Amino acid sequence: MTSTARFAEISALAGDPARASMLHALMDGRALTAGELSRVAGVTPQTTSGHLARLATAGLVSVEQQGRHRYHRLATPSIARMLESIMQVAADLEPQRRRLSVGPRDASLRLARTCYDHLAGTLGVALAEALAQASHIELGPDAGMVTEGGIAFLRQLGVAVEDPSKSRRIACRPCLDWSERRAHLAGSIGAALCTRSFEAGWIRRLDGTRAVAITPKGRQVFAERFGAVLP
Amino acid sequence: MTSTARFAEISALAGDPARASMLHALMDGRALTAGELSRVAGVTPQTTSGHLARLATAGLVSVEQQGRHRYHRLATPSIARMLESIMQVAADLEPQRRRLSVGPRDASLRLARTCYDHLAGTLGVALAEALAQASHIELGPDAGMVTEGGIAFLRQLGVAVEDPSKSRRIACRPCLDWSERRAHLAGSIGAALCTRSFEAGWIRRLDGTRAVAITPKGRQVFAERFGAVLP
DNA sequence: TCGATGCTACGGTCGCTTCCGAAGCATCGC
DNA sequence: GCGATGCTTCGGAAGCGACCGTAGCATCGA
Repeated sequence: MTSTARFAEISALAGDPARASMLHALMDGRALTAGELSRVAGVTPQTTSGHLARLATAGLVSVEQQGRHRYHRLATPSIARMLESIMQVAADLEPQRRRLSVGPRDASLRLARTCYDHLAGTLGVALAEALAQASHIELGPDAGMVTEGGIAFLRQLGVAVEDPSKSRRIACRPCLDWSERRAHLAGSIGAALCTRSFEAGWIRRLDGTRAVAITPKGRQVFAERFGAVLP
Repeated sequence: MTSTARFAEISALAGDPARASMLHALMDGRALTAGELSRVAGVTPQTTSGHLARLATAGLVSVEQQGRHRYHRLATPSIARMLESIMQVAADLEPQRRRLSVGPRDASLRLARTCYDHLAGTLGVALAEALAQASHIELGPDAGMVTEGGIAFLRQLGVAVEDPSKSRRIACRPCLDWSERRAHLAGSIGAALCTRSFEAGWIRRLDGTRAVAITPKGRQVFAERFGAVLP
């Protein structure tokens, strides 16, 4: 199979509304059952089954059986990145109409949520900007970098920053997704910060959605240690 | 229209083999006529016309009329980046079979070519590695950064590096496309280097393809000034 | 002015894929 | 063991989209 044909195949898999909904739901990095994906996509279980089989065969999602449930997740980080970049284009091309009206149902999603392996939403943006403000990271249009001081700072807070060799220091990148038009922190640093935030109880998952809640303790840490201004 | 629906729409546009071929051809950043794209895609002009109309309506390509020709190009850099990321996934998921056998027809393409606005192929990789070797840039898995010395070095060679404010210094990122599995230089620095290379006559376009030829002068500059080892 | 070229608009055919109902298989709880 | 739950397979219906032939419009060169 030629390179272009595989390209078209991948795109076509993401190009069906039902499958797009499923991939979208998997963007938070968790593993979801076929039934859950069936509900988010709004199609019957048997239709969902077919879609998931195609996604799995192509290698876009990986499946893990647990009892009578089958858990599906995005197979690789590069797939999450691809979905991100498509969402970026979709946002760019979106006519300006009603950029603001996102129902109250989505308020918690806008405040804080996971984006594959890192934090997004108002919280994600506020943290990225606070870190940049304090010169702990440097953010550019295409990439970002952790400074020496930033590494020390993050480690002090228990964030598992990898070995800060030259190449590893450059390990964050901006990531735009649908609700925010400003960069938040992805890459290995973003993932480590997200992991640490769950572990330390700064944030916690909300009832099986992408949204996360900021705990009182987290709010305090984010404000006092990071200097992040949250509404 | 909901966010997911637009996502699916964009993906579906890239998911047709004929349109995928056209987008693939446009990845070098040049503007191509409907007829050229028709030949690339292997469909009749009237079919091509329909596809291009859809791509233009969606905003993926922009059209410019010149006499009886209509020139099409990718509308925004973010679209090129999206196509890149899809190609990346396609490469990741590709079974290992025949990773090496790319016909002699493609030898010049593999040596050096444009990738939207920057250089790819063996040349692109060699330049990126030489710059990293000399500490002019620092490359990480997700991002890259130009050093102070790198800015001076590039400016001395006539590369139009933007104002090196904090945020602007972070302006290159690795980009993998189909033939090389190693990073080459994208982002504004990559684009500026590519522009300068054409301007200074280090490289020149080959008969209307993505491939570029390295001139004797270019070969000398790349070797002596950049320290890039070329076959 | 006239033919050639580049592109687009329209209409009809054909093939693919999405979808669901019905049925079947494994697993869990009792 | 027995019903309930979660998921898959099979089959058929319906709809959409890609494709080309024909025709038409604008532009270029002579």
